[in-house]
Amino acid sequence: MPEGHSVHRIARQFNANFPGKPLQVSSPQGRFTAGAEMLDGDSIVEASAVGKHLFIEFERSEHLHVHLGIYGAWDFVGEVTVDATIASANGWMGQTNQRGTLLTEDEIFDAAGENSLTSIGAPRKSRFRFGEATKEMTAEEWPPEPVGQVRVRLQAVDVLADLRGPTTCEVISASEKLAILDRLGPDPVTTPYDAGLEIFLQRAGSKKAPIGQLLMDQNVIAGIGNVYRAEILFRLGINPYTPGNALSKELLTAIWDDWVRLLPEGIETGQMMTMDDLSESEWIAAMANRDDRHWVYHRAGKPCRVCGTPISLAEMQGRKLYWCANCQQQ
DNA sequence: CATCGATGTTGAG
DNA sequence: TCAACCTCGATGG
Repeated sequence: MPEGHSVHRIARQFNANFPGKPLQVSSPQGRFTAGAEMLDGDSIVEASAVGKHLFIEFERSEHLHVHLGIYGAWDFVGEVTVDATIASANGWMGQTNQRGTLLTEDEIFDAAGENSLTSIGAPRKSRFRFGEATKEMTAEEWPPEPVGQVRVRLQAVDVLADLRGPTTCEVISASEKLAILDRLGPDPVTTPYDAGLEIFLQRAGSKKAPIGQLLMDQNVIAGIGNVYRAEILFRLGINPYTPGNALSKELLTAIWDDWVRLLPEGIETGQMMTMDDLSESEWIAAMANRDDRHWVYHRAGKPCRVCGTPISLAEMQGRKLYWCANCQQQ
């Protein structure tokens, strides 16, 4: 589920808490034993994200390449940095204290209590309780037993990360990493604006495939998934079935511009909040319910928020496609 | 309890 | 086009 913003958040979390620390690397599940042995004892130089791909560079110059697919998620446990972005991803965003200001980091720690805090990826609860991992861990409590199917555990002295459910988890070389980056379309966070726009215009504007399909093609533009696809097209009034080569340069540029805007917002907030200028009641509803954060995604049959027309639903390339047939006619 | 479906991608047919 | 991959929350009995 993780679209591009989640993967950038994971890279950020690794960079905040892991680089330079010697790691015990294991595969509790047993399906990544050989790879774990290659990395065991090494330490992380830096993590990076491009599109939905995560790369973790190790001192011995090997790279752990992870793609979460549709189920994957990382759990971070231990001395985990909790900044506003992490807190927001776990539902604390928008909550205020008695002074009416956003919760401070300490208040989030306290408020978290028994709630999960640091699972990033597929929308599911963390397998660990925040308190037990951060408050004066004893030798018996650390490290916590893996819960569920953990493909790989990266464990430092004071923090660990568990990966479950990835579609890809492999050790690759620098050149193999470059080959992946080479074919990926532009990611607004890692590609300069002008260069990214040029590649997108060329790859999307030259194809007769419907734009709804092109936005899901990671070689055309990187990091967009089913939610952002539906939402961006609605925001710009574009029909998902319009061929890429039938769209004006201005509209294609508007798509790139919208992704340039939405991706950093998603990274900062941890949420795919694709509606703007919400009233207070709309904001509260959106924080409580995913479906209230979107214009059309997951709203088949419900009235369009703009014109009231029932939202359409169809299959495109085996994925659910949502759009408003009235608002999206470009 | 069983079954379904999901913010994804690959490869077989 | 479709099954397979892989995990687990939601849904329905």
